[in-house]
Amino acid sequence: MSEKRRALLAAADQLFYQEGFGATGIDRVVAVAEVALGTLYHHFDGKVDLVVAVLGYREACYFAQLDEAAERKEGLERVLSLFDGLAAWATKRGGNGCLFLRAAAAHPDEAAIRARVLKHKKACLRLCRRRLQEAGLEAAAARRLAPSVFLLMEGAVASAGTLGAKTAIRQARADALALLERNPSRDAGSRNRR
Amino acid sequence: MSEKRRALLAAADQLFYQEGFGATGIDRVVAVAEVALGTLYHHFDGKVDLVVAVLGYREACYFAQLDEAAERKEGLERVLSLFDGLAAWATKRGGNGCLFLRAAAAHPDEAAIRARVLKHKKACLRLCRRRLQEAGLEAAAARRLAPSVFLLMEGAVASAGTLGAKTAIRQARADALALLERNPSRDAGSRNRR
DNA sequence: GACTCACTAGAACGATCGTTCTATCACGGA
DNA sequence: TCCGTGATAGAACGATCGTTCTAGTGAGTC
Repeated sequence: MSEKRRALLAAADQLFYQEGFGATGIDRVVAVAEVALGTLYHHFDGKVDLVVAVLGYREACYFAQLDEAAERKEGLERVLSLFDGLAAWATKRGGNGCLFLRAAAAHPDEAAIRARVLKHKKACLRLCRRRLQEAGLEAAAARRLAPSVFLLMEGAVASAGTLGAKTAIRQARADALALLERNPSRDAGSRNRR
Repeated sequence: MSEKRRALLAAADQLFYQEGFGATGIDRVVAVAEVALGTLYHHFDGKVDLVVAVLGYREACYFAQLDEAAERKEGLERVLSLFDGLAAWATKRGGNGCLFLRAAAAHPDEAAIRARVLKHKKACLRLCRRRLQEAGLEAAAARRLAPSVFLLMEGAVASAGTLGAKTAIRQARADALALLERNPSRDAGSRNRR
């Protein structure tokens, strides 16, 4: 990818998240990226195209963080690492809600943006299911429990502004553990491996 | 309250929620409310003042819905009624995320809006704690469990767009019940009353 | 009858914003 | 050498938006 393109994505990601989609104009993006206005329109069709591209850029960074947190984890810890990765993410790029939900809320009639947001959320849900399977749960149990884990992650992000990011994520992690321990087919993989 | 003022609040509430804060202009609000532009500036200082007033208006409607759902409920059902009220709310005025969080995200540098949003969320957290106490839990236990219930409600609203509003709220309610049943001092009030 | 108050219609303002356009420059490959 | 490409600065455009202002209507009150 072009160096300028990456600078534009990083600047737009930061500005959109910290100042909102409506409040950050194209000129501020190019100013922070230290790039000419024409260069932006060379790489992107317009603002909504830039927004969609930023969402893809952010999704890649986010999932990389979650993958890193899952390394060398086994059993239920592999599921709970989702919250550890989320905590690491929140300290660096988070703490102000979910950029995807905010993008969809700021552009309610842009089908491209709404579709991209839904795609991301479905990917998050699939990741929860995959982690549950990697923890040793059967496919059926993983499919049943994934929405609970996903909902707790969404709740942690949404309530970070009220409870504090660290507290909210710690709470969500503890609740996830409690729900998983209550599950009859719990922790089977981890116990077999030890 | 003036009839025109209420019409403005209702129109702004609907437009802000369905089309976003940035996308709905003052002129669209007065058009939907069927009110003159000058009347809006007679009742409100400007757009941000209107936003703050809309948040207050919506909070009153929301809490009324939650109170109605709690009528004639006892024990843990009194806590779980929060999710029943949320479900009723979602079918009428919800399904598109939390208007308060969206307002804070759309106006990151407006202190009045951010303060109003935080005040609302604290009130939601207090309501969770009150319901837990009304269910018979001790003050300490209620204070400990309130963040979990609050986080599940926030998660249900945030994930409504992905899981579907009804499914998300049903899931959150079931998870809340599981967490409450796990609590050692659980359901004491309800059992004593029966 | 004079006065106040809520309300109306509409024009007008400054400002911002997304987008387009022009002109120019550096550079690598045909 | 020529040409396409990515990049630059900056002006200019139409459009939208929040806000203010003017002039006027009608109902209720002292």
